[in-house]
Amino acid sequence: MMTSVDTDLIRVLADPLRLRIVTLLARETLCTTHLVEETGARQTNLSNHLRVLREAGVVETEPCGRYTYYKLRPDVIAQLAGQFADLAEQARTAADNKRACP
Amino acid sequence: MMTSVDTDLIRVLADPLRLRIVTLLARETLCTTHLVEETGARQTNLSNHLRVLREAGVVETEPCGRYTYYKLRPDVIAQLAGQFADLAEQARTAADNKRACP
DNA sequence: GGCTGGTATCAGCACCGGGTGATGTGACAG
DNA sequence: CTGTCACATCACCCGGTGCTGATACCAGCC
Repeated sequence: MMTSVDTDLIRVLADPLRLRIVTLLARETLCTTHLVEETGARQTNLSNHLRVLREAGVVETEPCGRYTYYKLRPDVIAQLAGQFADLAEQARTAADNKRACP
Repeated sequence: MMTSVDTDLIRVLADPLRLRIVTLLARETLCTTHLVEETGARQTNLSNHLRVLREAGVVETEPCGRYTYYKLRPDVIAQLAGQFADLAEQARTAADNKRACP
């Protein structure tokens, strides 16, 4: 079992605004305008964060006329959840392992 | 269902060295000296990161003479895993929700 | 007691990354 | 074709944060 958590993916999600975006996109597919309304952030700011999320593979884009819809990819989040679950399970199993003092 | 992921906890885990520490502590309980050997980082640096992990409740300390053992708290990681799993599940359920263009 | 080794804290620095404004592009409406 | 709107990109500033060296603290050993 690998149990190595993807650092880059966590760093992408570690930003409050990006996590907010992800949480919103978990409920429904939205375009940038909606996200501006929901978050109150500037369009430029959101566009930058959305690019980070896109390049990390967390979201998918779907152009619709002059709008761009953003949709969360559940499998990416599920994979991350699995990595953390594995880590927790491993920690539970090895709870009593203690390396001796040098 | 809440499904709100704890941003502060993720930010704590978003650092490569801290995640490395957590991964190592998932296998066995270690003291700072061991972590210095394993990671190659300076003692000061590690001590700073360990403080962050401690204050975030991710690890517990157990003094043993002049050594300090660090132990991962599996429940914290498991809780995070659950939050992400919920988020993924929610995204799967609401996969076809799409708000109309304004 | 003094000394040594393990650990924590402090102050400083350098760098990364998030926020913003200006600007570019592309698509619809008129 | 021209204006407008949605969105992306670029250049820049600035604050947070990780890394480091110096130092303090504390426990065991001589």
